[in-house]
Amino acid sequence: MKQRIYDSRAQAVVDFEPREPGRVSLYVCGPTVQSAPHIGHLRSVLVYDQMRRWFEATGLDVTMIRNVTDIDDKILDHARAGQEAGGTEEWWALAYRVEREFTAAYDALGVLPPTYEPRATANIAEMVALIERLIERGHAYQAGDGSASVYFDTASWPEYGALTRQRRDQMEDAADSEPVGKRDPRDFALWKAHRGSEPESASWPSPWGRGRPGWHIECSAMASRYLGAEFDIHGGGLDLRFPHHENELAQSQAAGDPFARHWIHNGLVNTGGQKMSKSLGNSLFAADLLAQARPIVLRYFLGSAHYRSVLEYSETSLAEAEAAFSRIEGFLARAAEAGVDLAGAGASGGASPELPAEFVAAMRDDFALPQALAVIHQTVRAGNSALDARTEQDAAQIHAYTYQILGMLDVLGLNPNDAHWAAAERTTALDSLVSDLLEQRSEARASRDFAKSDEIRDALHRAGISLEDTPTGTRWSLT
RNA sequence: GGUGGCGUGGCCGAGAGGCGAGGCAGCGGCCUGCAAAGCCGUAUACACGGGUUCGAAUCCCGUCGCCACCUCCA
Repeated sequence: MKQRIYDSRAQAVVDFEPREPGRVSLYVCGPTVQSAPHIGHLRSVLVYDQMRRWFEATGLDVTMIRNVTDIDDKILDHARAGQEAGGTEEWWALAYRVEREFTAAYDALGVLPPTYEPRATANIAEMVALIERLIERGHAYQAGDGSASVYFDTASWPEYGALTRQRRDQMEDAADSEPVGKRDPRDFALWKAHRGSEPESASWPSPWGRGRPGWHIECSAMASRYLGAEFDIHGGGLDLRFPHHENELAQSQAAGDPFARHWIHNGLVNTGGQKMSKSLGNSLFAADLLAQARPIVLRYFLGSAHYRSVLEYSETSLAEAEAAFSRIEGFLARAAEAGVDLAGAGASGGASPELPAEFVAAMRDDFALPQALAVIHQTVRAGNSALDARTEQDAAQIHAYTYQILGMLDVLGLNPNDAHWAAAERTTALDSLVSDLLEQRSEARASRDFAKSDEIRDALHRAGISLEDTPTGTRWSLT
């Protein structure tokens, strides 16, 4: 069965064949580091992390580039606002500080670092070279007002609009803040002339004069620098389709590069049926979410809807995800007590187990995570049944189910036994205290002093520890 | 005006012509000192109106509602 992906340029699910057998080149639009990461950034980064992990699990060698946009209007605006409020932070310091916040949030969620994470400001020369090519080919021009600005000439490129199937003559005119020197309102900036109001440090020399890159040119320049003139997949949020990706495609192809063979766009996150956005004041920041839920649960939640669907966030979302994920963890705990060595399977422990066919089929079918998760839950139920039965022949089954589950969780980056998540939730000090109390309770139960045993259980419950009595003893967990 | 998407049981969320994915919550049962966990069972679900078909949540037509993008956005 071939890998199938939804190509949003073709608007269809297509067979995915890597350009080079055995290798996948993937470019993903990373964040503009202008303010704190929110749930939408997390979802987006996770979508591509899971695709990348899946490709690797199927034996492909993935080169994944995710850029950091560290120079743009908003970064300069935010830095200026901070300075007007009495601060001293420069735009580049702000960009770097925010970039680190993104990295911290990604790390917390177990997102693997991409192969490389280039910054726009480190690729100015490549952008200038690309703009020069566009001017030579007659698809870009220096501003008519004599400034250093350079624009892409949309009228010169008949295929403009190909990605989003829009006709140039039916597009709304850009309400451009500074239409200075443009031949057409739909033309977009490749190079922005330095303005006196902006810091000198936010400008670079170019054949047309000092300035800074337009928003779209960086991705074209970085994608070709690291992945070549043609590569397999370009990904990003649905809100980037137009204008950002349309413009990338236009400028790269107009410059003579075939560019991305497939385009993937992930869905956005809604709250209360509404798009989350800063202007609506309903932003869900990564830091707040990470404080509210265990990172692995947040990761589970963000993967619980198909990557192209809208993901609805509500007050109860994280609690539900916690309940659902705990079910999986509960099985693993039971399996471990039944003698299965959890460290012996999966990425953390050598030989990868055979993944259930339904799971593989789901992943091959455009990364159908919800169905893949359903397979995990079905396997958990089968495993629990086998544990309840506890017959001789079930032992091998329990083993097999457990390793399948661990294998699937590993592929999705959700294996709670992975070293990444092994944060000391249960410290030895706590372990020792609880063990003593459990022993007292066990003695009370043996002498049928249920008042006392319930008192201990209630006290632990109030402290956020829940108990489960099993034939082999009492298990406890933090709730 | 243009482009794209969505409407599934109390909630989240898959599916895309024929056995009701999965999870959360609920109800009944088993187990348990009682619980918890687990297991088993449990739902007249597919916005509305027509049509095509032996058969439609799924295809077609129409209607209603919601959302996104159209040069700041993951």
